Amino acid sequence: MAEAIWSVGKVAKRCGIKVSTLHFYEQQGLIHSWRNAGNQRRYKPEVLRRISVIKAAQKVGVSLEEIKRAFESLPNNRTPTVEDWQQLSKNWQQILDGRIAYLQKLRNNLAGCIGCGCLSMTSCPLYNPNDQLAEIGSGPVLLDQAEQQAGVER
Amino acid sequence: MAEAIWSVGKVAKRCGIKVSTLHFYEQQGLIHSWRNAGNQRRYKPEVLRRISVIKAAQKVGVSLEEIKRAFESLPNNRTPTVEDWQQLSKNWQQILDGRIAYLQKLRNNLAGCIGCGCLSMTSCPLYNPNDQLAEIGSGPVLLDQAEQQAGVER
DNA sequence: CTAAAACCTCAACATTAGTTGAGGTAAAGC
DNA sequence: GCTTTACCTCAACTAATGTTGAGGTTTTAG
Repeated sequence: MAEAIWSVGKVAKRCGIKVSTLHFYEQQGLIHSWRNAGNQRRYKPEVLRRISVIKAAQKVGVSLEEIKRAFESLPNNRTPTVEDWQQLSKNWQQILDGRIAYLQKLRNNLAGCIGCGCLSMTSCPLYNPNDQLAEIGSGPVLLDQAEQQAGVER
Repeated sequence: MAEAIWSVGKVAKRCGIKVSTLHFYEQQGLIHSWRNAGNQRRYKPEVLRRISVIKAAQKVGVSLEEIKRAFESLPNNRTPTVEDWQQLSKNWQQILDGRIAYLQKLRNNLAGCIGCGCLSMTSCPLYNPNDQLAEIGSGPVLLDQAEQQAGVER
C-alpha cells in the first residue's frame, strides 16, 4: 500500500478488462492518465471507480458518449470527492428508475400483448407508439391497428 | 380488410422502420416472406408481431441473435398460434424479471457504492465480481479491494 | 547484466445493427 | 400507355465498441 499509482496492466487486471480497452477509453476521453519517464501510463486509483461506473452504465444500456457526458460533471482539475460521485450517483438513480419503470411496464404488458389472443394492435401498449412505453431508447415503435385484418393469411 | 397480405413498404411504414431493415431482418432469418410473380416480398400479418417483439427485445438489450433463437421456438411450418406467442411471452417475462431485479439491485447499491465515502472496493457489490449483480450481461465486472490503498493520490 | 514481461504506437480487423446508393424491374395512378 | 412510385439485388459504407498484431522500448526479476 501507499502505492496509490497504478500501471495499465494492474488496472486492467483489477477491472477484468483488457489493456487495449483502457487505451480505448482514454482515447475516448473517459479516463485519464499521465506518463512516467519511460512514457508508460500511470493512473490514480480514481480510475477504478470510473471504470466500474462505465461498466455499470453499460449494463443499463448507456452509451460511452452518454457516460462521457456524465463524467463531465466531475471535476477535471482535482480528484473527484465523495460529493462529486454522490451527485453523479443521484443522476444515475433517476435513469435507473426510469429504466426499471419501463421494464416493469413492458413486463406487465407482455402477456397481454405478445401472448394475447386479440391479434390486434389497435390498443396494444406494446405496439402503440403513443404509449410512453416507447419513450426510452428510440423513436417510433410500431403503429397501431393491423393484425385483426388477418385471418385470411396467404 | 380481407387484405391480409403485406408489401415491404406497408410493413415498414406500419412499423416505423425502413425497408432496408426488413431486408436485413430477413437476411438474418428473423422474419420470412414469399415472393409474388414480380419477385416482390409479401408478408403475412404475423410479421408485424415479430417486429414488435424484436423492437421490444432490443429495448431490453437483447441481441438479434438471441431474438432469433427465441423465435426458433415458434413453428415455421405454420402461423404461430396464440399459445405459441404466449409461450414466448412467458420466457420473455423471465428475462425481464431478471433484468428488473438486476437494475433494482444496482439502483439500491448505487448510493452506497459509487457515491459512498468508503473509497473501498473490498465489500462493494458493484465492484465485486462474485456478487450476482454481475451475472447479467458479461463476465467479470471489477475485482475487489483496491481504492482504500489510495488516500495518498498524489 | 540479461532475459522475460510489460508497455508503447499505429493501423487494420471484428462484430452488431443497420443504411445508402447504383443500376435495373414491377406495379399503380391518371 | 406513360410516368411515377415502389421494389429488386448487391456491394459498400456507417457507427459503436473494442481487439489484434507488428515493430519497437521500458521495467522487472533473477
